[in-house]
Amino acid sequence: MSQPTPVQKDADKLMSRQRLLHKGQQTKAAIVEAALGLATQIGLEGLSIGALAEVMAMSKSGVFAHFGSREELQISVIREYHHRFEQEVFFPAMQLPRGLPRLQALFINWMARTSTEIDSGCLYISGAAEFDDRPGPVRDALASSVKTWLTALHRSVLQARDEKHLSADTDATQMSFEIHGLILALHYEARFLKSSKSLNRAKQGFEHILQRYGANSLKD
Amino acid sequence: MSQPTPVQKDADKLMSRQRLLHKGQQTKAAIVEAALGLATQIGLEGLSIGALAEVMAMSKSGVFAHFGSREELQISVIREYHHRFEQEVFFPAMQLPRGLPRLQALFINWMARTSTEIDSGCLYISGAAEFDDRPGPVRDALASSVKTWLTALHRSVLQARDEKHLSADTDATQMSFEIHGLILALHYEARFLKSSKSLNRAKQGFEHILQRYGANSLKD
DNA sequence: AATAAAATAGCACGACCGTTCTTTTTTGAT
DNA sequence: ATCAAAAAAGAACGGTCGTGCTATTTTATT
Repeated sequence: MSQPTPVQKDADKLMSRQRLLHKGQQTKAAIVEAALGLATQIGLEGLSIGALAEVMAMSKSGVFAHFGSREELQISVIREYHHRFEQEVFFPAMQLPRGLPRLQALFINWMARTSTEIDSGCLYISGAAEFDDRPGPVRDALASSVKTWLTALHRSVLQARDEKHLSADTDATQMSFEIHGLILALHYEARFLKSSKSLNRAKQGFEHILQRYGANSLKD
Repeated sequence: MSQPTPVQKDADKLMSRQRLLHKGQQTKAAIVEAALGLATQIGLEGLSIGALAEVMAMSKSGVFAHFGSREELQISVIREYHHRFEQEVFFPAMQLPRGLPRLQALFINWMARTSTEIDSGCLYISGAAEFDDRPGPVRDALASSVKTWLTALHRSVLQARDEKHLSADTDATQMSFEIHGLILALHYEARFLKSSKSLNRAKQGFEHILQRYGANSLKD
């Protein structure tokens, strides 16, 4: 019992390898971070291994070896963005009580990522335009991430209705659609048209939606 | 007076040249049409002269000579899209009486171009994502076209208010922003997420906006 | 039919692309 | 310190890109 069997020793060695030979994973993480920065500026399609290697001060093949293909690199970038989106938009909002407070926090956090306040644009929005007519694993990964997020938003609307913060006949899918539209308009007018007032437009639009769906005052 | 001066004759010859040596302009128009088809599928950035030449069954240099640069080709595509947008969205709506009928027609025609009912996507939307961080003449041409259209939409809202079809305190810019959001959500959810119900979502969202801004019934 | 101009083709260029191989360097455990 | 494995570099590949140059063909006029 105290003596590890040879098999166990081998297994331990293997686990140790996975955890301790981590130099590669560190640089891979650094590469993905740099790649995410490039992708949010010039798009997932514009992301090239050569440019990425230059940013990282590495050789092209050195970068390439971590992923095995460009598609896998793009998917890694999407996964990383998904993770950050969770950290910066989703989880903080989950700290707030269910219902209207949480829904409002989701919207506000999402706006922050979308407006020009943040340097990098929203990959979920720019990526959709690039891949809406381009099937494949990259598109699938992107769509899967987006759906996860939109589902979370939808669920939050349902909860707000259950908490009686919204009127009982609220069509949650319709309301989510309209909220989504506000974010997209904000992204479009702020990032492309460089309109400075769009953040307030989005906020006011959200107020309008809340009124329409019979939101109680938050101070009740 | 009856005798044309040599200078006039030269001028006539020149004008004649411009009008009658039109074979080039015909094929140029055909190239732009094909390019527009490619651009709405794979994006303005993805548009390549080689692929375009293959579609046209021409040589690369033959295609290239009509434009002198890739940028000029992209700008020609944008101009062509602008023209078609006018023909299919703007002008038909202008046939209707000012106010709500015209505004509603603008929205409906715009939806048609945006939904999956039409094969090619909206260049104003896909292009914005591609060029929101890429300054230059292409971006300028795109932004200029978009602003022209959004201004027309805004004007139409103003007219509806003047016609007392909307309440007097209507914030036209805010209302345009919210309408724009509906179109963008439709484009996103229909073209990227392949959601079949989005057209109805957009229509219902428009109804909500009309109600909010105190629209009179159309049958008054 | 002759002619000048316009339109198109052909070819080559340098640059960058993703990817594959082989070789060198670095790493981490013994 | 040794040594095997992992990580990175290097070089080359076929391909496509936009673009410039020089023929060749087509066009529209005389």
